[in-house]
Amino acid sequence: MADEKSGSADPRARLAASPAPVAAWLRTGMDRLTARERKVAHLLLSNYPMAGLETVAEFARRSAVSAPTVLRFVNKLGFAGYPEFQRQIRAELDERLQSPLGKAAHMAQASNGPQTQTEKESLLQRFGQAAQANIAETLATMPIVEFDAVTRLFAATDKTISIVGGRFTDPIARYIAVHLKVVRPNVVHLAGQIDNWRDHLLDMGRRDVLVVADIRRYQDAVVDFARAARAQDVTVVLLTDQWLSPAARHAHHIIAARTPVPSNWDSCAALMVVAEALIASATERCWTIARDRIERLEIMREGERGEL
Amino acid sequence: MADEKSGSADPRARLAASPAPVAAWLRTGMDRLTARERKVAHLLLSNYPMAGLETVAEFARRSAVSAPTVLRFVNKLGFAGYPEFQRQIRAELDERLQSPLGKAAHMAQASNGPQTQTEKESLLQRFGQAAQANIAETLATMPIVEFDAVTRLFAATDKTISIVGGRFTDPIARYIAVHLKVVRPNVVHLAGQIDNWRDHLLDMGRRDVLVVADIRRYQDAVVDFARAARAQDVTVVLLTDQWLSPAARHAHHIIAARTPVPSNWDSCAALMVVAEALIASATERCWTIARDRIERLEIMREGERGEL
DNA sequence: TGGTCTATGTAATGCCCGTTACAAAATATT
DNA sequence: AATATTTTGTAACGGGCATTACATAGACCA
Repeated sequence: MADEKSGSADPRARLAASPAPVAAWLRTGMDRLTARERKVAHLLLSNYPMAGLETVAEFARRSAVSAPTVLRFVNKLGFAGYPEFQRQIRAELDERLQSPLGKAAHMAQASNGPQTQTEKESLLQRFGQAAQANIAETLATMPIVEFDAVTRLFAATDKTISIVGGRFTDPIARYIAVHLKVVRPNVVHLAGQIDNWRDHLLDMGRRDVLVVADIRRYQDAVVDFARAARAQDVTVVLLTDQWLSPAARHAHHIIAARTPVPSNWDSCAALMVVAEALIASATERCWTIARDRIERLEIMREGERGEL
Repeated sequence: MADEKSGSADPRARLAASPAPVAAWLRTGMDRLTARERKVAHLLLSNYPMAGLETVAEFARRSAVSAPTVLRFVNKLGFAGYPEFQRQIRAELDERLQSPLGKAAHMAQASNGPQTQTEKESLLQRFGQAAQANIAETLATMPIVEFDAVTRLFAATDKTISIVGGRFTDPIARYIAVHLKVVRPNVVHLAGQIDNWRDHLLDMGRRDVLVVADIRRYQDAVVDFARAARAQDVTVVLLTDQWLSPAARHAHHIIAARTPVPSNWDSCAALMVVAEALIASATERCWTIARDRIERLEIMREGERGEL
């Protein structure tokens, strides 16, 4: 079951086939190198892979070797040139940095066999750890000014806020909308048919705000809508993943959250946390209005209870 | 600007003191950037720090910006030139690679920037930490048998799964539904008018499953619906908060997640993570069916693209 | 010891990269 | 609406980089 998953059928299958071919090659094929080339290899291994990111000259100097020797070295590794070698190094580094937790988890997932209870448990645990790491990183890299700016927009009760999402992100949009609707007036969640969105666009203008949630696979309809709104001078806020939706082109403010988890799906948990933080922050900011509204809602609720 | 290099304002000397000054600067000083420079900053943050290791041309292309804009960006960061900027990036990366585990902590450390804006920032940070703690506790106290049982139900393609939520939890219900609909057939999300739910209840029976999401303030309508379903021998799964919805009385399986955060609102993040883990687990369990469906969806998507 | 072959550095070359000056566009200001 | 200011892209430039041709040093075999 698990091995089928790694088949080419998986649309989200990545190039996980090559984990660290340079280091692997070095460990196995070092006997094919000459003496000086081995010096280069050793330096590269001793502080892998940083040394490979420097210039040829620097790399050569640190190896106490001439530049051409380094070039010959990378040629023997199978690269056409130094830039190509560096691209490979960067790719490996990137993969390694993407998500140390999720990555390791993803590898462990490859283990075959029937699912035992411990595996189930570890799936849950690994999933949770990946989610936590996503949240930590998302918040750590969140530009405060962006968060602050979006908070202000959320709390701008004189503007109309429209919120829209894609197939998997519509729930996030909905979640924000249902909360903001309590806190402040003029909140609209655009749901259902895309044509409905267009209709609503007619009433949006310079003073209004559009919040767009869009993660992989980005939907053309959502991106197009963001562009159309931007064309009408609407302030566009984008909630997206770390790869940034194409809608970023049309957004005034971008909130990016990390999504990778050991699953075929992406995780919206970090995005959710940011959304909640924005809601909380906005609620604080316009608390006098929010409190009044909440109180009135409370009274209405009590009234209904009584009638029943 | 180049003359600063020889003076005491040498960026290297100043920046070498703190661990991840580039990310730190970006988070605090992004308002000093122009629009296009912000695009560059976002790209850099979204895949930090790999983007900074590429050439200016590549970096610019990926940011959809011209090369000079990237140069002006790194200048504003306090670097005399792009090579110097890259040296700093490499230094940070190197330091980060020394301690493989300290990544998240390292990033978080970068948040200890200037004392300005600390209040807003701390809200975000505190919120994130609370959310992480919620997730950790939720998963730690999650009964594996419950998780496993619900996974089996999610993967039982012969049963019909109906999913419903309250005011604030409907997005969660929706999120689960939209994913499960991809993975397997016979998934129904009950939305809108409560009367519609009742109508659907007519078709539910012993072999079917109802997933109910309900957190504080628990809604009578939701609880009542759970009771009604239970009365018809429907298998009832409850997703709720740590206080347990009254619907717990009528549930066969209870998944409880922690919600408290420093806010007027409760957080659904932990619930979201559990939901995602359930989806992931169920997807694995009925992968042969799921893969087939995903492939067919893919083909249909391609087809639509082609027609356009 | 001489000859040959491989290994390595030196030095020259050409290209690409970072850089900058300037013009055009966008934005703010009056 | 017109001007001043900022922002941004275009195009040209210079330097440094990777690359290569070639010479020299060293190793191996007779």
